Amino acid sequence: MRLSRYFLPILKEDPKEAEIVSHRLMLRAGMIRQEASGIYAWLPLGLRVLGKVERIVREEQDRTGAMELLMPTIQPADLWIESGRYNDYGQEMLRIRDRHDRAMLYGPTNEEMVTEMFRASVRSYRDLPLNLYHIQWKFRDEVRPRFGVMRSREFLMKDAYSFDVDKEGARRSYNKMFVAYLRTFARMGLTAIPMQADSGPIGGDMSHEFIILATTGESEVFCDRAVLDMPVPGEDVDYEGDLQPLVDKFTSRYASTDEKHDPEEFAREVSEDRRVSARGIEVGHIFYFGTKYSEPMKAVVAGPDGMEKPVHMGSYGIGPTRLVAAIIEASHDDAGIVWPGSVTPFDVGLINLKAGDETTDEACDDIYGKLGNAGVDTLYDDTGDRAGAKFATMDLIGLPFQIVVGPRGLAGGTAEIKVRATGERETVSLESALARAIEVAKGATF
RNA sequence: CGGGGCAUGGCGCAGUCUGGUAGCGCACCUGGUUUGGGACCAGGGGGUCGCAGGUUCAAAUCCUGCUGCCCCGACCA
Repeated sequence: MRLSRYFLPILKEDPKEAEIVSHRLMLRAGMIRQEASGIYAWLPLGLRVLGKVERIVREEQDRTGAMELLMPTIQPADLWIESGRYNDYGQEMLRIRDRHDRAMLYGPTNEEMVTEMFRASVRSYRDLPLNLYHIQWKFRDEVRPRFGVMRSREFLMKDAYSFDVDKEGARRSYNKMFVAYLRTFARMGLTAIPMQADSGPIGGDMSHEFIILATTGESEVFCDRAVLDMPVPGEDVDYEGDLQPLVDKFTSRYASTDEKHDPEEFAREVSEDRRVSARGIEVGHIFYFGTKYSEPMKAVVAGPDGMEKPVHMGSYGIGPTRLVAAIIEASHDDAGIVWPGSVTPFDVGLINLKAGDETTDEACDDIYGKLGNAGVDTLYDDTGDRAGAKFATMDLIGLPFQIVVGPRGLAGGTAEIKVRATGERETVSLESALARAIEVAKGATF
């Protein structure tokens, strides 16, 4: 993409409404634009990142055997009346009426709808286990939206729903999601800590929030330093095998949000040098809720004995829009965003230091073309801006690898390459600049 | 929903106390000089001052009502 043709409304100054760093940087880098309180438009640069986050989430869900579908944003109220949540959900649910005065709502979540779909088609335990998910926009009319897309009213959510014949089956489904979540966040360069969360009326140990540590986090969290260093399973993980030991390993160490925090247990179980108390951002939440919906909504399957029983369900959420902000919170510096390779909007930034100069243009166009042929997503700064502005822009939008081409280097057949994360710069031949860029771009896919 | 604050061109702000017909920086357009870390000169375009009433010869400025947005709290992917 040529920067001269790209829609990239960069802001030089900090917008006054943005308090936290991710919100500030997303606005400044031209990723999002606020349209109303808690409602954002995703601009081309932001959408690229969101798309990559979504792709990683999707790949890791698919790996577990979960199946993607797409449910609508607008739902009939009937389903919610049936489950009993139409009244319970309160002001957070955006209620609307269609032209026939039928009660509808903009979905804040999809338990009811997916349960309805399930009961309409599944009759036998033989069809289980089943896990259906979608990645869809949700609307929750938050009391106080804040922090940009971190706590917005309209947000993208991956929500998966598992159906099993009994609690043991549900645990296996739960464990799959647990492991998939570890991998999903790790691929985005995040260290997410599964923390025991409030599991509501069902009780038990099957509810975890996945938290990443950040000073701007909304909740206070406590954990054993050891969980931060636990290796995340590789892509060879066997989802059909027994995942319990792996899950146990992660959950054996103390890790809790402030709601469930027990200071005495924390002090007893974790030696002082390993105690971490920090702030965290919730990027995912998984839980088992048994027959809470299947019972009132009569989602039942026949068991081997021919008797019908309500299915055991779980639901598993990840907020891709929030994740984009969380990644920035975890990875930025004074100059701007530092994208992990796996979610960067462009793999490579190519800077033409003297756009309009025949020789320089020719050399840059050549590199740009070759990068394109190699499948490397490149943002080519072919504008007439001054060098300082170009560098500032490239650093702000955080592209991991940059190639800087100017007449001075070209005279000796060289260009400068820069690694955004470390700030390392090196003067190399044009050929090796190209080779390095391709290498870096290929390596980005975990 | 309680408490605090803001609303003036795309962005950041001054002007409001003390009414006199709107200004600065950045951005944008034209021409020129520049070009290796956010250039300079000259010229130019763009704002019914959030909305609605009121006071006044005259309102961005004073009065009343409303709306939007931000921050702090209780709730949440």
